[in-house]
Amino acid sequence: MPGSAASPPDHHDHAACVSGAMARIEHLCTQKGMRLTPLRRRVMEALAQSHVPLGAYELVDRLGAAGERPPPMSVYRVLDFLVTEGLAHRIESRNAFLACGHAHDKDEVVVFLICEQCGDTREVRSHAVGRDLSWAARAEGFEPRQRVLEIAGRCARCRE
Amino acid sequence: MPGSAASPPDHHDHAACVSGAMARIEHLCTQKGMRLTPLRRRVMEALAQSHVPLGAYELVDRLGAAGERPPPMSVYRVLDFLVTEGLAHRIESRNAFLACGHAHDKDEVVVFLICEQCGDTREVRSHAVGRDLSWAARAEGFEPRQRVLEIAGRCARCRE
DNA sequence: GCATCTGATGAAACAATGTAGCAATGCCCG
DNA sequence: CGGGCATTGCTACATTGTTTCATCAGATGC
Repeated sequence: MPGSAASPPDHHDHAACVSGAMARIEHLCTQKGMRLTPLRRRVMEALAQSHVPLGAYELVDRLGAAGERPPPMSVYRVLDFLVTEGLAHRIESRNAFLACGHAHDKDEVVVFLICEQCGDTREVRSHAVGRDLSWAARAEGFEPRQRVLEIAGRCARCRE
Repeated sequence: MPGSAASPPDHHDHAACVSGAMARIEHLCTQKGMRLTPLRRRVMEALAQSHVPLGAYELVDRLGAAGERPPPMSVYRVLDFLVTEGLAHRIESRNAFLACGHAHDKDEVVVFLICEQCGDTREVRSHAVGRDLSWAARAEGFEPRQRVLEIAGRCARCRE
């Protein structure tokens, strides 16, 4: 399933995304007394440079191309760390990961819009969706914990 | 990731689910001139017996235990067929499949409620969620095509 | 009936994704 | 400086999914 992204979107300044993401991870590590190791830094940078979700092995390859190639296991561990700390998201329908540039409220509901043409993936917050989902779940006596909300389609730019 | 289902829910008459599912697939195959082969029948039955999403290889094992063990590739092909025809759903967050007992409207939005304790997975329809999701997507200029809406949590029975 | 054509299955190798277990390393802290 | 702990490296493995080609069964036309 690789290479579904025909044209990675390089239309804006990724440097801003990367520096923002690095500022966030540095701040969070300082604040919570966690270690911002070289590998964590490299993975976070690589993720933040892409608005297309990256698979674990794709990350291994990219890091390998730019320096020493880390073992897959280490990358998975870093990804677990990033996801746990809210610095990245797992995109289930792609088996891939996406950097998250902004903090989320605890029970905030986020929807991912995944372009099937260019791969570009955006987060969208929606109070309305969150409310409706909670309502639908509660109507079934279901206690929601984690939400996977991913919509595949065509992004604005790919529609011209 | 296997065995997350602690206690498969066997609280109601699966025979009804199975016979309903088989009636649906028979009707659909007749209507569209498709072939309801033995393997398709076996996979559909195995799926319909479970309200816990089953992985492809788990299906292979189950079919193997009950008769001749089909090659994984064949099971994947049947699963593709079932999903394409709307007789089953793929649960992305589990890499597994769930029988679908009822027809869906073309643009109907379905949410899956997946119990993390017993694995039981239910479909819930919600017009409100569909409307809000469409609105959120359109606000981004995004044209939605396929939705993956999966909520993990605890089902009513597991909450006592 | 018989050739043929098409869709479905069988089989084996492979690719991609994810984990387990243990050793080694580096960092903090007393 | 030494012990404890988090992190990483490494190897092997488990799971999930695909590619490719051969075979088989059912329909179709003659």
